[in-house]
Amino acid sequence: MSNYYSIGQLSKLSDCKVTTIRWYEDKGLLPPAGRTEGNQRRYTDKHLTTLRFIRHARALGFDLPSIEKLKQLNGCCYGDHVEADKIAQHHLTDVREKIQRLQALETELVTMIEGCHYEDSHQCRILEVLADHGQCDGDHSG
Amino acid sequence: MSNYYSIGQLSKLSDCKVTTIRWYEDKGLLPPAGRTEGNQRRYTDKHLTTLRFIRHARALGFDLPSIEKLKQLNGCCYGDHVEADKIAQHHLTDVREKIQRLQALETELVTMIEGCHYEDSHQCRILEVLADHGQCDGDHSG
DNA sequence: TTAAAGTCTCTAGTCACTAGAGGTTCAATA
DNA sequence: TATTGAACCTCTAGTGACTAGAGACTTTAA
Repeated sequence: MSNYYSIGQLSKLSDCKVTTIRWYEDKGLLPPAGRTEGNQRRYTDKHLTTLRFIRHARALGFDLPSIEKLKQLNGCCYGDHVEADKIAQHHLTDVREKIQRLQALETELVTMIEGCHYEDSHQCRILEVLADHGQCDGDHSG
Repeated sequence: MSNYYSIGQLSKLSDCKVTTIRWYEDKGLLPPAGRTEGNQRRYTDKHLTTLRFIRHARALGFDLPSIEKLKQLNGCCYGDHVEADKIAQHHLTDVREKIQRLQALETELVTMIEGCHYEDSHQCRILEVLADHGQCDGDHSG
């Protein structure tokens, strides 16, 4: 296995689009790659590790500023995990809230769709419900 | 209660920002308001109903093209609910997928945070886990 | 050597808004 | 009626996290 990857190879290895890799570099999340004489980027395994770190954190829903912080903590010494823990805790709270709102939403959608199937009037309940927030049970406020 | 609302009044009644109302009008989701001689917008109860419909659908996670469709279906006759049902069904599937991914994510975050608390090495598990996707159990791709 | 695939930079577009500048109008008070 | 200040107007640009395309250059394999 070579130590140097082209941007296309890195893209395949990290499952991250070429344009996105360049964009991460531009934004400072990914350190600049070395260049060939012809000005093409060449990446190392370290880049790959960092990129996977970023993609994984993104998949977990962390936003880029949070990832930037986590990245800075990574590689420093004892005590950092307190900070990383804070970020993750905060994120966990967010995730749980999102789940709750989505579940309320799911209930409401099911009610709407069932209403649509079994109502004998020709007026569709989906449209009715959407027109009148007061008919909702679930809390799905912004 | 007056039949005409200023944009600020409509904003309060619909819990939708003034700028957002103007933006909806610009995008054609909300029909243009009447104007005073001084060119200020004046809204009717019909606008309020439509705006609430839009906001409710947005809160349910429908995107604007879907809302546009639902809105067009609203007010038409028998048969429309089949179309509205399709849109809602599609959306329900999306919502359920989102919930599943978030729940996997929640599990992983909890594991990470617990690992961080109880690990005796000074290396933080949050950062470890984020650096190595292979350590995940949950499916949170895409 | 040549042709195709890959890469380069730069610009602009996506979605659903949000914010600000700089000017005008409305409504309530003096 | 005059004034004041809140609310309103249009227009432009910014947000986040990318994505897409133009037009030119480099690399690689046959």
